[in-house]
Amino acid sequence: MTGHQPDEERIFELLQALNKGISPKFERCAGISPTRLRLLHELFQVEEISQIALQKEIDIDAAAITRHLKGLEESGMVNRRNNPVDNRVTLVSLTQQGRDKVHSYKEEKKRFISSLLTGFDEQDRKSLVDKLARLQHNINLL
Amino acid sequence: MTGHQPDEERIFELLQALNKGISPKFERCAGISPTRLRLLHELFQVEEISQIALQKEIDIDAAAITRHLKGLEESGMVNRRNNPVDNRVTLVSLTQQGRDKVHSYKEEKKRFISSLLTGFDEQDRKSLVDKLARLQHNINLL
DNA sequence: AACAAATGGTTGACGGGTCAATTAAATTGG
DNA sequence: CCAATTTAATTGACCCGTCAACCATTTGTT
Repeated sequence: MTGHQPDEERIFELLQALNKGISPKFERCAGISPTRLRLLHELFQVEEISQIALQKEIDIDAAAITRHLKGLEESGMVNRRNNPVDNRVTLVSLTQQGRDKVHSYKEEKKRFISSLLTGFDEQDRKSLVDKLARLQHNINLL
Repeated sequence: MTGHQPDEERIFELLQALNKGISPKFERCAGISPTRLRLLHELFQVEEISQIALQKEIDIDAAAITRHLKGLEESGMVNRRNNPVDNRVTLVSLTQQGRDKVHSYKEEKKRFISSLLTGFDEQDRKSLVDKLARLQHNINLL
């Protein structure tokens, strides 16, 4: 009634290894880090958004948001301005340049994900989504 | 012949989110970071090993190894000495204290992984291992 | 009105990873 | 045998995430 422990360990190791593999490769392929692309993607959809809302959407630390946006502003991808009706919040939006670049980034991302999933048919993907979602759910209970 | 893109994106997002969830929770539960525990676990099995061999086993940067082992040495978990037959290499081993602690760490890890996989039966685990391994394989081709 | 609490953002320090440059020791080859 | 190369380890600089402390502003209470 045992022999299941090895599989469990294996899953844990694979998840760790996968993590370590995906982010750097993605960044090399797409030319941007996954997190930054998620920021840009969100901005792409909403036109203008407060940092705090962005932070909650992306689910990342406030400090990290500040630094990413500072960087993105310096590289001309993003604009920031104070919300006139509440001077605590800063509103963020894509520049035209940022808006343009997001397109190519998204293309790269699509390509990357496709090659990540080469050999996976519809059923494989559904099954994987299901299991990953269950893992996610279990984690949140801890 | 489309509609598969959403699943692919979802898988990518889930993997990212999972990563972000697992490591901190693990550390909180087990009292040690996953990487450090992997180091200790390896040392536990081999009695004594060179840093370079350890590094290849764990698949991590040499700089990171140096710093982890420095830390573990300071906290009394690990011994290091020069290899008398080749003064370039440093040999690493668990102290008795380290050896003792590994036991409890491994228990915690087992518990953690089990709760991570609650609701997964034999078949689910096999299927998940299979798919994660295929992802891993695909990544390595990039 | 004034003081207390909550909110949004920034900064500094830290852990964990990478890469690039450096050092010391060993190995190789002319 | 000595010079060139390779190898193991270390260090510094950087990216990315966290948390904790702090500041400014707004909101709520009395």
